[in-house]
Amino acid sequence: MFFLVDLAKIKDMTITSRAFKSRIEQEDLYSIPIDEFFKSAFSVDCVIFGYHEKQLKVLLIERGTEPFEGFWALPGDLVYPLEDLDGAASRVLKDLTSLSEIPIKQVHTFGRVDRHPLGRVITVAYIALVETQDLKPQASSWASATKWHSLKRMPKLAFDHKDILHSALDGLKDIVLREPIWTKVLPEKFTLTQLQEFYETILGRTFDKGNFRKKVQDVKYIQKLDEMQRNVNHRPSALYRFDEKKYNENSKKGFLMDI
Amino acid sequence: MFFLVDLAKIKDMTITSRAFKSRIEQEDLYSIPIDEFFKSAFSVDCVIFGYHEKQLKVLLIERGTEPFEGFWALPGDLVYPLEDLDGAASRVLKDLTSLSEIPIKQVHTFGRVDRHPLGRVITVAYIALVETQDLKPQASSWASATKWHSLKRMPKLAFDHKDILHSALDGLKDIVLREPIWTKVLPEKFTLTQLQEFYETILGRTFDKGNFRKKVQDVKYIQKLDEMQRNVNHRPSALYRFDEKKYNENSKKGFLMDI
DNA sequence: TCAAAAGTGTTATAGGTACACCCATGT
DNA sequence: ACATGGGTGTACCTATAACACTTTTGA
Repeated sequence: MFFLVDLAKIKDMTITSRAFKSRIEQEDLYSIPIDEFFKSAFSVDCVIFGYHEKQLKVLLIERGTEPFEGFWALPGDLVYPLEDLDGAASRVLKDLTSLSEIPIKQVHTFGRVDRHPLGRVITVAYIALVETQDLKPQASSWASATKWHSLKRMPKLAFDHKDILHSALDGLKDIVLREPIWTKVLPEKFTLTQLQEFYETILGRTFDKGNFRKKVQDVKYIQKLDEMQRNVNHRPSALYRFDEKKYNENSKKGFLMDI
Repeated sequence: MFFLVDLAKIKDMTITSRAFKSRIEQEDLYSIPIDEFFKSAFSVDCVIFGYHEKQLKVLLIERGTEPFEGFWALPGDLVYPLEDLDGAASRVLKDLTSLSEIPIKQVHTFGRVDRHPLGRVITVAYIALVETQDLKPQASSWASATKWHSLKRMPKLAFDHKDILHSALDGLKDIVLREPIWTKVLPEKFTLTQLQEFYETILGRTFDKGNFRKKVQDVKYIQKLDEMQRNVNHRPSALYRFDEKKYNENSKKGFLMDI
């Protein structure tokens, strides 16, 4: 089966490329295998981190189609013609998790020539962070299964998704120090221990309790409430909340957490 | 003029995309405008920063072809079929500056649907830093002119290159704090004042001389030589050099400059 | 002798680190 | 009463910032 392409449009498309332009002008364009021009595409891949009670996980799908059928992989999709990159990543996320309004962040673009066995596909990696429990496992047409995976003991991943995951983890550590993204995974009212555990889990180190609390006292947008934990078999903790208004005021001045 | 495309290959190419797959299976593929599939490409754009004596500049080209003919723009090109992204950026750099072995760094990928007037083109932005003087202005087939531009008073740029430039500048500031990239722009033997001026220029702030020098003393890979400046009409400065061996030892332990 | 930049020293303050210890609750 | 985690205080040390001062060269 074949399809017709308007050559004038190819010219338009490639006129900014020196090499392509000269080939169109100087060589016999018709003899160039069409693959060389067109067997390429771009996609987004989402590294969806899930946090719940000191556990950091990644959402993987089991691929239901070739290539890499049966392998675990990061959820992703080709970018639609009329869709921004961020939009494509949001869509993948929404389709898979039925959660919208999740902030995403671009981290890196992967473009090794041989990274996709069926053609030239470059992929833009995004990260997101959600509460592991918020996710209602979603039936999806691309995936035969969907599962949270612990970061230790990862299965063999499809494509170059292992590299992407590594890069995403670095990106997450970066972001954690610059933005209060724990607002997405901690309950509305949380304890300082919960906050500390969040940082410890993501950054892979521990903090001194007293020093951590001293630091938090200086952070204007972490507001202490007149409320306590209940029904815990230890001294109840004071509850805190994120004060978005104060955060927006301070963040304009380049404020960051800085533990 | 028209061109033939093997539909089987389109199927291969798009089989990982849920939406595309369902369109192929359920809709009449032949009625889908070919543009929607194929009028897309990816490119790299290089933000080449030049440093020389407290001056930070960017290398821009004047576009010799439509679109944006006559506008200043970042040098860039479509990625060739058998070329990695990093390779494409290196090639653009080498073609333009005839300098090879320049380290580059990917910063961000831009993919707004309407960012290119002739089609869907996403572009991966790279940054590089060179000594302004090292560059021999290079005749190029894509550019009618090439010029170093100061960062203040930028001309109107083609495409979304203004956004790319902003993002690249942020990326440069990041890198400066993590890696000793001044090795690329300072002379083999340099003075501490030159080093301080470098940081001041890139970061847009000043440092106290005494404190800066105290910091540098702790940095193992900045080695003081038994050599002095000559023929300067002030007290001659001691010369220093970058000790690559010591740097490699220390950087493994996550060492960074940290002013 | 002067200008210009190199280079050193001092001091006050802030912040990090490592502890020790007391407190409130359910069982 | 005791286990469990909440919460506070202190003492030491190091980093930072601001500033003043001395030194060495060419003109």
